[in-house]
Amino acid sequence: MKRTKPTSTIDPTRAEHCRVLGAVLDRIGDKWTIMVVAVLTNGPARFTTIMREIGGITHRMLTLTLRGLERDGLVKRTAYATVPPRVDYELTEMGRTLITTLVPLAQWGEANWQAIRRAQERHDAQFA
Amino acid sequence: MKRTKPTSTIDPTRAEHCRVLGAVLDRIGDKWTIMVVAVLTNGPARFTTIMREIGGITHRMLTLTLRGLERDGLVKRTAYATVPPRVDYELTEMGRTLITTLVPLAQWGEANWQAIRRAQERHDAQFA
DNA sequence: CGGCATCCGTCGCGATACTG
DNA sequence: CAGTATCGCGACGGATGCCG
Repeated sequence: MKRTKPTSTIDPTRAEHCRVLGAVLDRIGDKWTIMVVAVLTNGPARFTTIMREIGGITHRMLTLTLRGLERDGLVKRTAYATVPPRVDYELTEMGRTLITTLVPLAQWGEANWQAIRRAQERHDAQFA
Repeated sequence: MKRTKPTSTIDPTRAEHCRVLGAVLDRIGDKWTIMVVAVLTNGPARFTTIMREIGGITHRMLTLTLRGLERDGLVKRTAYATVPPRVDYELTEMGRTLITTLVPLAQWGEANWQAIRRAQERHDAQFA
């Protein structure tokens, strides 16, 4: 077997997976998106309700986050022409499937965050 | 049943899940971490090798990313006192378990990115 | 080869104020 | 109640250079 260039050992399939995964994380890895999705998991909710439930998010960021989710087809926005205005947000089918894929990651977090904590302390202790 | 404050309908368990998930995403949601982990999935690798395989990452960012992963106990660093220096990086057991939890998310991405694309175009078209 | 320090541009996000 | 506009800061990350 001839091996002229043994530099790259990543198989293309894995590389492709990785690129898509990176794109997804880029999209949902921001500060608020998953919080909003989490709240909407409980069912449709109004703007102010979401804001209260999350706690700490600003008016502006909730607007932007919801716009992004709506644009990607993960959230459906329904505005009622009443006074005062009323707008409902709810997850689309695609939005709901997204959360299920995050469950393993959340479980991993719960299972490992203490170990990570300890690893950090051990590491930091070396350069005290 | 008395409901004095019907504001929050999130059950605490889910809220807890969400907080941890947010922390995890905060940690691995940066620009390079998962790329590095992906490369190391193929086995131990040297600094320069990782850099070549990822492509586009700067010297500095690879250093910082590896430091972070090492600190969290996700990557093990092994330095050999040779000239020139040689340093091997490899995933720890915890690091390997992490990737498996990301598989569903990657699959979701591959299954849905076209739908997301279309949703975006539809959305953008409304405000042409 | 691998690591660290410095400089600097970009941009995410918060604060605030105004509209329908 | 919901959305938009403007300003400003701070963190992130790229470029570069020096060191063991």
